[in-house]
Amino acid sequence: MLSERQQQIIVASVGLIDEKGIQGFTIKNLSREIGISEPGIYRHFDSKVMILSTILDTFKQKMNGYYKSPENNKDIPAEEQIIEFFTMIFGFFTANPALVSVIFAEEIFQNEPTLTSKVLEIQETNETIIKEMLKNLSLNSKLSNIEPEILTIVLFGSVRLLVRKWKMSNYSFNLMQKGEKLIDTILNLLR
Amino acid sequence: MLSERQQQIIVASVGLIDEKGIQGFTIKNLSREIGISEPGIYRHFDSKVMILSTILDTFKQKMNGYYKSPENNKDIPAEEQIIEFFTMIFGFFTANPALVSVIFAEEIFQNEPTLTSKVLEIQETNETIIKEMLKNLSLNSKLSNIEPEILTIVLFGSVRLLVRKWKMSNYSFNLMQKGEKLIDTILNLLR
Amino acid sequence: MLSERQQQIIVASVGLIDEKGIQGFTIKNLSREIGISEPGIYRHFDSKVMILSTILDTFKQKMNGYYKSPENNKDIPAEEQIIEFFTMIFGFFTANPALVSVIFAEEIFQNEPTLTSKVLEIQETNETIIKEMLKNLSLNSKLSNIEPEILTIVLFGSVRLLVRKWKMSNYSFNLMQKGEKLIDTILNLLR
Amino acid sequence: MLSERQQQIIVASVGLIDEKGIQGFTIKNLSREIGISEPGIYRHFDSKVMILSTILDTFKQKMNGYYKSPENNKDIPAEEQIIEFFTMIFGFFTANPALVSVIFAEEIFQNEPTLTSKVLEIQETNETIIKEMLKNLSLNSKLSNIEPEILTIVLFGSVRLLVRKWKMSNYSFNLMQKGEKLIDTILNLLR
DNA sequence: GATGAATGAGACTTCATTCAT
DNA sequence: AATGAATGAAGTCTCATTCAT
Repeated sequence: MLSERQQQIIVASVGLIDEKGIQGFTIKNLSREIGISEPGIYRHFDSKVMILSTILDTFKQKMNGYYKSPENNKDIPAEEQIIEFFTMIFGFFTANPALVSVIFAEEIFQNEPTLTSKVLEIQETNETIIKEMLKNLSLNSKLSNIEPEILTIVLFGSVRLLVRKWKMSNYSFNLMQKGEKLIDTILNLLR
Repeated sequence: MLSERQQQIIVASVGLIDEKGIQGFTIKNLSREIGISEPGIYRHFDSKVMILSTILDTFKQKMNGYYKSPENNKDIPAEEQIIEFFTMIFGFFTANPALVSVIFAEEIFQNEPTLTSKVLEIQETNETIIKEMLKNLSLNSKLSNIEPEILTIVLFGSVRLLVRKWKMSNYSFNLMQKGEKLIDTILNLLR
Repeated sequence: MLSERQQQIIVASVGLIDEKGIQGFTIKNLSREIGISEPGIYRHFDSKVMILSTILDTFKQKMNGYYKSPENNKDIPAEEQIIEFFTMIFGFFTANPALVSVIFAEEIFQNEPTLTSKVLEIQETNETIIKEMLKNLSLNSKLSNIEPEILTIVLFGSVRLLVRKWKMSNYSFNLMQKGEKLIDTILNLLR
Repeated sequence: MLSERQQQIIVASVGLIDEKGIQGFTIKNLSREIGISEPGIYRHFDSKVMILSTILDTFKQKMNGYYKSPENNKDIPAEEQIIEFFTMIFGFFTANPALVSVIFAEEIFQNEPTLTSKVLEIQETNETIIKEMLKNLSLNSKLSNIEPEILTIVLFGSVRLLVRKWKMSNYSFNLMQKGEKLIDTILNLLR
């Protein structure tokens, strides 16, 4: 469990990364943001890497909170499951816009194997979920020829790019709306 | 024109970014790589930013070298144009794998408006090219309902993700092949 | 308020400038003098410019401490006021010989508008004070023909040169004595 | 004798010091100004110090060119001699404004004993000349009580300050006129 | 829980100068 | 006479972290 201070540090860290990029995420900036001294940070986290690691954990946890476990969804048609899944994703980013920067800036984690593996794990979880759903999509003539792996890339790739554009445009459009349209379009092509 | 040393510096810089990320791209590392002193670098480039800027210019130039100007392609069907364009892209990255990191790590440039605008320019050029081609795609019933903007996101998004996966897997698969399959699949869906 | 360390840094900085000139006033020399590491300095001052700025402020403050506010002096004859003012100046430099270098080396501040304006401000304050006193000097036939501006230049110019000579001679004479004689001489000429 | 290139270097150096201060007087700036490479400078001067030294020599020489040797002036009354001497000085600076910065920025020379002594030599020469003239001033009751040394400080000090103000005001007034007025005023006081 | 003080390592960059050509 | 390339020393400053209090 995270203490209140720890949560505060996590939130401030994410905000900092979002606003100023990796290079702006320094202990000095962080302590300034929070209003405590630099050594004060180290009361609550052993190191900068631990903060990053915790951010990733928090992200994973939050994600889990946002989507119902697949087991409960067995009866729902695959297509609806997919829509629901991505609605969840778009909803999540709309609610936590600052996290976009963190999740997509994989560069941050490059030099820390601990972190790299955590990022990969999250991505793989998501991809597995989608791949499973895609398999369940009632197969028409087109789909039967297509590898689910490629389909996964199409789905995630376009979603990633859309979210990135959303952020780069300073959140100037409604991500949920445009996201729904994107998923609809792709599903439509698959029919 | 770049002198031999300048080219060497560019190549080493790109390699450094590819290998160790932005944070590893320091003048010290660079000079060590090249085998001259740190101030020696400054004989050939005014600043670190200038090195980055030159990398971007080189990238743009190389890209231009790889694809024929659109005017020559007027007679070719749009679908083939699209295939050719992305074949060029995949060919380019296959030939210059280290550049993947540079181009996708937009973060590097965050704080330098000069660089940011250069990156954006390159991206916009590419998107404009594709959007034009997509408009020319002989429209069937499906396509007529789809905004070219969304289609562009689908194309570029999945291409980006594929290339990224290729790099993260340590170039463990044939990008040209898998890329062709990806584009084929998408075009097939559009038919 | 300045902490003890800050005061120590200020004193050491002034001493460094006095001893080795601007070019000798480096963070490295300063930290060596004080006995802490270079980054240690930055705990106490944000930048080198801030150190210089603080020196100037301290100077101004000390000056203010040395001379009574003009309001209290209204009844005293102008001639005595002038003598008192310069006695204060000579006393100040005698007590703080190292500051001579700082105050006269306007060059130090050349590139920092913040500092330049502070120096100018100090000088103008002093000149205004003296100009006011000169106006109050009971006018004899000679004085009435003379512009106070020129008189100010004569007074300050000779004082500056005397102080500079005092420093360049390694403080080999008594500045207060010779200074008094100088002012006496000038006032005598004006009678 | 100075070669043409050497003269060019001297002129550019003085200009540089005048414009950007000591800190702006770098070999790089100098070579850029002249339009040759940095090592090119070293063909013509052994070191930066040698350039400075030559500037001082040139200054001395030019000064000598400007004023007739005192021997020729024996018959002229002292007062006129003094006026003539300072007219020469003001004329010299009006003709070579950039030299003001060099001559008054004694700081430049601080760390090079060779240079320090040259500056002192020039100053002493001038002061000796004036002191001699002052002695010859037909002594009235006032003057007889005044040490020529103090008088010298008054004269040179105010002249220096006037010239400095002239430079700092961006040469916004006529130095010859105001200078003449200054000297007149002082001489008048002495009568 | 928190902080003031400090630091080793390292960031980018400039400087006067040298050397081979 | 000139230059391209290079460098050791030094410049200011930032970073993550530690330690005594």
